[in-house]
Amino acid sequence: MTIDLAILGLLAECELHGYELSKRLADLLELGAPVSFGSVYPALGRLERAGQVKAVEAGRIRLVPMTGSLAGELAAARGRLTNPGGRRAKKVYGITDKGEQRLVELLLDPGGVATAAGFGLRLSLFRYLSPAQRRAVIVARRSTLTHLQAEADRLGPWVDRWSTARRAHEAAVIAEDLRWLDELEQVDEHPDHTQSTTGQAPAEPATSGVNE
Amino acid sequence: MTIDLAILGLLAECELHGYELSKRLADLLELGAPVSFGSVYPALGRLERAGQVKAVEAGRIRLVPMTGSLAGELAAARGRLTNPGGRRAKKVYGITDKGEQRLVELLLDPGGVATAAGFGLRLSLFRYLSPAQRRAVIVARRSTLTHLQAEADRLGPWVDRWSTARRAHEAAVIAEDLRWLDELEQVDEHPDHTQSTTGQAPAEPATSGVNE
DNA sequence: CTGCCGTTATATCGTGCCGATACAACGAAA
DNA sequence: TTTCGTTGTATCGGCACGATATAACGGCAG
Repeated sequence: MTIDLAILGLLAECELHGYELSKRLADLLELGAPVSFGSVYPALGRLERAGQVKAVEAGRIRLVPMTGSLAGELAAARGRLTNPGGRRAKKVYGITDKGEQRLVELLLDPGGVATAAGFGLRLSLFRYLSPAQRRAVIVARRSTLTHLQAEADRLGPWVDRWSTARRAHEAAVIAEDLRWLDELEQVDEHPDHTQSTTGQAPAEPATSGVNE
Repeated sequence: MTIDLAILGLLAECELHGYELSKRLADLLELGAPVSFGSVYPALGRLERAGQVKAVEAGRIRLVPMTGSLAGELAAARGRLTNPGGRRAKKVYGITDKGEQRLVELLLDPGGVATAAGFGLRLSLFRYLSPAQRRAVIVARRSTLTHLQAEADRLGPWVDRWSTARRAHEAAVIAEDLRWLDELEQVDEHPDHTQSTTGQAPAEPATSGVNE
């Protein structure tokens, strides 16, 4: 259901069609994980059937097919849905009231923060939550990490040097994530300095301002 | 195919049956991610058909069914495979020569280190690789992380404080992972101190760690 | 103008993962 | 002796994902 949340989050901002949606999903979801159309379109259909998104416009612009009526008729003969006398239907989706309700529901789902990607996605959509709800999400994530820490300690002695190194690194990452959560909570309480705190800047003057 | 690799890695050490296998898989794969039987048994069947694992023993111990012959016959009538006059077959699997070949193949697959979990799994199985092969895996992982870093920089300016915080943290984690890879390479070249280097021990009171 | 290519755009199919669940045997407590 | 918890094997439905087909469009080179 993580793709449902991402789609609803994007549509809550503005109306989009499937292709643009999948491009933005790749940025909103995990880095370096391209989103498959085989996930997006079925998800859109599912959400539409559930009444959480609706097709808002089927932009049929423009004139006769440029290849002449022949191609259009051929396509129609094959049972394809060419828009006769116009461009291929570009279905634009928008969110419904029920969809906005589901969005908040998914954002607050405690099981969603089990993974780093799940928490990151929710963090990117924090603007749709109240301060109290944001705090609840952070608390749930901290609970997950603490539980993970305990489980890591429970693990028996490890066979070789590399397994040991792996466990140690995992523990360090968890500890660092917990520290970061504390920072996030403070940022939310004192929204003064917008930039300097969370995560040290990876390099020189270019900082996290990306480029502009 | 990541579950194939984990199964082969466990069977390379000793022979196991499905249930014990799935318990150990949970420790070998990502923390806090229980392994579904719906993944393990189909995977075992697939690997067996491919000749990479083989059923090595079908321990049929003990006596008549405790509920009497009635239950046994009922089960047989339903097409169930109750071992008539004995305990339910406990299939013990072992790895084959072809399986060991596939194990190394999967360990060296460059696409496998795309995720942290994929690299962690391979790191835990480093003992099945030569030093040169281990270095190749580390190099592949570094390439992945560097590419990810570039992609993170490419990303446009972000809408709000939380998206910015998320990106900054992701960048910091990537940078830390790259530093860790350097450590791992040095550990492999100078296998002197087995413990002290990678990731601090969580017991020490100097909790700062990580950032230095 | 025409053919070709790259991009935008929607959709489907097969494979395989995963959570839930059923089936089954056994030990031990209640 | 009934009931529970653990060990143990297996299947089902839903769905995520990579590959692929179809289609329209813009641009550009010949």
